[in-house]
Amino acid sequence: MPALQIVWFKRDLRMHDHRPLHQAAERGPVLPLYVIEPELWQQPDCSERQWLFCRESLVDLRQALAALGQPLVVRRGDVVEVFERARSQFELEAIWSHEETGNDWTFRRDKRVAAWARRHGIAWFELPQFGVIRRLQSRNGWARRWETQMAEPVVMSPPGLPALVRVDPGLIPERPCEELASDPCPQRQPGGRSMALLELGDFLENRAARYSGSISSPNTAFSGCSRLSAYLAWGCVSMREVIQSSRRHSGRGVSSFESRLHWHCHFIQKLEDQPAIEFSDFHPFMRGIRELNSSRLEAWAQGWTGVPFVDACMRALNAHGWINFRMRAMLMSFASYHLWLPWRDSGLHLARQFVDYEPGIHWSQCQMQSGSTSINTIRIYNPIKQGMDHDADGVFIRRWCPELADLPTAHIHEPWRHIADHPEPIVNCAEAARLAKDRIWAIRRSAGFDQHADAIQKRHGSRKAGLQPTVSKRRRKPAAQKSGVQQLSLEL
DNA sequence: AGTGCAGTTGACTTT
DNA sequence: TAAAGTCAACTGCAC
Repeated sequence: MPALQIVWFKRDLRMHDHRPLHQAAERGPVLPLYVIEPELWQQPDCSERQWLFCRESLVDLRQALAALGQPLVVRRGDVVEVFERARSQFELEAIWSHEETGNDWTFRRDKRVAAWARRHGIAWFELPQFGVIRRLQSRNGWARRWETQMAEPVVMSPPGLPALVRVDPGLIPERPCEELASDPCPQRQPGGRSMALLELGDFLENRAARYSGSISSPNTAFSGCSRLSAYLAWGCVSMREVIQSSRRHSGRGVSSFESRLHWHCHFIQKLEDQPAIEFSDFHPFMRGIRELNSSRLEAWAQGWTGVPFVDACMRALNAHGWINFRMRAMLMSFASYHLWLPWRDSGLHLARQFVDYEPGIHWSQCQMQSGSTSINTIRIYNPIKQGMDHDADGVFIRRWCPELADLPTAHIHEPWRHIADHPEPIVNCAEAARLAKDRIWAIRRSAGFDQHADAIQKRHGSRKAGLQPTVSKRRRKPAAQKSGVQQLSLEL
């Protein structure tokens, strides 16, 4: 038997448009492998809901590969030990996988894998997925390279895979390890490529036209958004496939959808370039300014802050494993500003709740919504105004906070102001927002802040807007003449 | 009908 | 992808 190619599946659970699989199959017989890593599933950003989605995707992938001749092989344990066992059984030529921009744990695990492969003279080919560029030297020209990547042809799954003799496919267990806490998520989306394709088709066919109008309010977002995030995060479909079918469709609404897919990669690139942002603020002056308060954190995480719209959003997220982008930003902003909690702690709760948890997007966003990147303007959401804007009639609040269901609409956003004895929220929103704003701006005004901010902009900022200086330094334009005829200049 | 004024709207700045 | 404050233009209304 010729030397074997291992295709190591991670968060790329598909065989269509899977370049590592495609190229490995051209070289020789393939062992398609997924390794369930108990230590990974015990990391604080992992949860059972993510595992269950992953598990459903594995079942789907195993079936698809079986139809080609060789079902997905699943093993549990340390990945290097699994590879080592394979090496004792077969002559291995290469390992094929996608580049992964994961958390610190997967980063260190990949280094161990690389060292092991080098030691044994086994090639490890890692091919890019998404538009993320490894060992990026400069952000200049990034958008163009992204476009090139996305325009490349989608590769088909291999026509067939020769079956391996003496290889037990292995069970796909109910749980990846004993330690993973139970985490009920009754409205979770089901995993797997078949589901992803249904969602994609339905979105482009029926929902894309109303996309941009429905993404802001949680009343419309659950059915109006693409809902592809979890399928992209677990690789049930490739970014390239989604972009290309969206362009083929090219109906109304598709362009604002596409721009979000572009931002997806933009944010992952930041973690790829600087893995430390998982733990540490971009701007050094922002480090350690907040304070962990576990009763506040718990109240926020369970949806019992006493601010109706915040609680409704959190409970909806906990039950669905998903909420729309704007409400994610509001939840993070509330934790970081009103509750003054360190984003790493609140961010870990959100990471576990998100079935679509994507480390690069997540940690970039946590920092951005906490004001710690320093290259974005401070956005302190007013959760009461957000509620009035996006849930004017209180429908969403009543659905998720049954204890408020009988309140009239006029009272639902701030019940404590209208009803005697109604409990106050855990913080006074107006006071807390003012205090947070004062604290943040005191830091931003301090000597030396801008130099750090400029360096961060150079390294991570989007070039699309054309290298804008930071807000604090932007020249104020004189007030423009508003209407009618321009006043004639009389300076002679 | 023109004037004065309170309240509203919108553009823009500041935090 | 924010919110609050400022200022000037505008609106409706009373006289």
